[in-house]
Amino acid sequence: MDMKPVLRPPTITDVAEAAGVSPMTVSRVLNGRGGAGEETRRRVLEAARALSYRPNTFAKSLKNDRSNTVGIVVPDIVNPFFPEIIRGAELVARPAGYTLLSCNVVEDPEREEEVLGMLLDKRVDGLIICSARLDEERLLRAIAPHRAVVLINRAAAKRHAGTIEVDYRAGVEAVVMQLIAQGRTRFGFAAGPSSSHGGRKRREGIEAALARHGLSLVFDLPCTPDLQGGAEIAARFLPEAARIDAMICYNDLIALGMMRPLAQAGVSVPGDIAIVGCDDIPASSLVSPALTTLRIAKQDLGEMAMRMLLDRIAGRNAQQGIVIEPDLILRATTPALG
Amino acid sequence: MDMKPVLRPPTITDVAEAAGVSPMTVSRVLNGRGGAGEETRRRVLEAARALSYRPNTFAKSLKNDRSNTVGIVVPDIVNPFFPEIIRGAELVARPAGYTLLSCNVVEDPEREEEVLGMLLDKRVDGLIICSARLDEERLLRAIAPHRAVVLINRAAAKRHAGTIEVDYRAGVEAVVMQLIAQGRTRFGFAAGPSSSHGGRKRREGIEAALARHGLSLVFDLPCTPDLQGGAEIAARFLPEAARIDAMICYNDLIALGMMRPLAQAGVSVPGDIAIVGCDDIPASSLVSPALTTLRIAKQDLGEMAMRMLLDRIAGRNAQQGIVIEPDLILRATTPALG
DNA sequence: GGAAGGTACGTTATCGTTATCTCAATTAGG
DNA sequence: CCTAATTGAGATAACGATAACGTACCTTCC
Repeated sequence: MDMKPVLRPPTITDVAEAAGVSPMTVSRVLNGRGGAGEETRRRVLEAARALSYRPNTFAKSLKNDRSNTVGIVVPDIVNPFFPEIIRGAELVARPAGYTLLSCNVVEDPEREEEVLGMLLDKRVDGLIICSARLDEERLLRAIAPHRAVVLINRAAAKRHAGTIEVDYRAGVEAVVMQLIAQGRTRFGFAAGPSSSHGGRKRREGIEAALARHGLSLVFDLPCTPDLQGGAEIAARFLPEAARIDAMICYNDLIALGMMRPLAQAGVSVPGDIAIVGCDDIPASSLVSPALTTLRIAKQDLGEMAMRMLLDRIAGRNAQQGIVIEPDLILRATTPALG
Repeated sequence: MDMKPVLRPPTITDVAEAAGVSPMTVSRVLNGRGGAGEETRRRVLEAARALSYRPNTFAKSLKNDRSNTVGIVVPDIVNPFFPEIIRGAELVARPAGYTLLSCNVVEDPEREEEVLGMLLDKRVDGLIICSARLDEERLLRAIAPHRAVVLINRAAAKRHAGTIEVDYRAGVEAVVMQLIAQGRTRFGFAAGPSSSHGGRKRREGIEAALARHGLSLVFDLPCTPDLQGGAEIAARFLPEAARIDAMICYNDLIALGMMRPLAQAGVSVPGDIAIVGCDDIPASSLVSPALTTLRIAKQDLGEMAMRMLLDRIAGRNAQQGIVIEPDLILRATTPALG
């Protein structure tokens, strides 16, 4: 039988006793504060090692009111767009000594509010919110008590948070111009969740670009930002599919989700309808026809956001707002007509 | 100017003063312990609300040695297999009052060890480890100090943890039998990371099934479990591609990653080589030809694991080990030979 | 009427760590 | 050799919440 009854983990006092010094001395040694003799230092280190001592983070955090934890809130962790952002953020956070607490709110504003409260309880030192779904007022109230906040794709409230925004407006304008140059004139928009700020930006860009050519949107349909949502949109506009020759989608998942239903209904992509997505998730280059999309440097985005957050935690509010440009990746769903 | 200098958050003492009672009474009221007069109760609740009081979790956790946090460790959050498991786990954890701390270790054993230590520091009440990459001894040492552990796809150490295992062995045996029935005889195996326990199970199943027909593996190549890994494998065996007529892959990402290189080299799938993946990630049904795969109920898996963990935290070690069966999903990459 | 029990609260001590102060021992300078 | 500076290390007191214990005061019933 193994003699390890999983007792109480050792405390700083246990280490102190083992080393024959006071707890305070152990604290000094372990935190490299100096003021400890060489011999004492060695004894303390040895005792700590022997007992596998690990400082109690609760006690530490209680004392100095810092958790060394930061949060990141995403609408849906299953959407491939977000894990890459999380990874980027984590890549920066960990070397800086921070633990990343990632929370997904399954596209639900109530849940988002709840999660922000939970992060407050956990006393995170700061947090990143991706694509907040809360309305302006509730968002402001929810972030107010937090010590440092960075918003991704939610430029509002610059006074209370750092912001990083993808310039969707410019991105979709490029998309529309490209499609028009290819002879497309009748546009649909699969708009994603109506609570999305990024969705509104995309609509603005599309409408502005279309207006310059005297055109306007034929369809403007909201949907959930996933494969399912794309399939539902397809089902809804299929009866009138002939009215459009181009479909711009809120994200790649929606675009991919509509491709099979269209094919099954005999609508050819890109023959009858060109399709453009957004995000450039890995699947988009694997399907046939491969999906034209706006690429966003997701991991970079996460890294930038985390760097900005750490700056803010440290009290350096240098960069208040950053805008990043998406890249138009032309693939098979948008060939020149011919 | 808004008058909110983000002071120190209110403590239980502040609430007590505001309500004209002692901190202990506030504690009793807020925790529904009873032993408080109706009028007093109302005053306390009102004061707490007015101050937006939120109990300090550090103090609470320090006192009762519980964090109400559980961890989940995955090899790579960008691999679509894992976010669904995380979502399942979270779905069960949150209603039970637990916060889920998800950590990804980017396929690195060192990092895995480090993360398990970090979770120990955070005093998680328990944790789920998905597809541990650590060897037996280090894994045991790393989980020993934890209060409750559930291992996914790592049956070892049943004495020290609950386990949930996908029966890959049976799954791939079904795959091999199906392929042999379709006339395939020369098999390759894209084996994934050599540190993966699930990978070894898959190999065992394949070899057992092949042996029953007097066959054996032509290729057995390790690779990273992502699209990149699949592309690399393809590059490696392409010169000798004619030696096989079926390729079984550790996961769908690897399978998808090799499809384009094969097509570009003029190797037809499934004409020349049938391909089978594992996991059934969403992309697998979207590509052409659609990928035959072993479907795993990922979200269910996460939910089961979390239920098992919560049981163990509560001291109920009912289910010690669960085995779940994958489903063979036949698609276009494995048609009957004609 | 007084012992027994109940209710509503307050006091004290504690969880593990560390900032601050204190004191003792050592060393340096004159 | 004695004072002043320097260094090593302990004692104390928080941080915020709460378990355990105390203490009033009020019922209730023989």
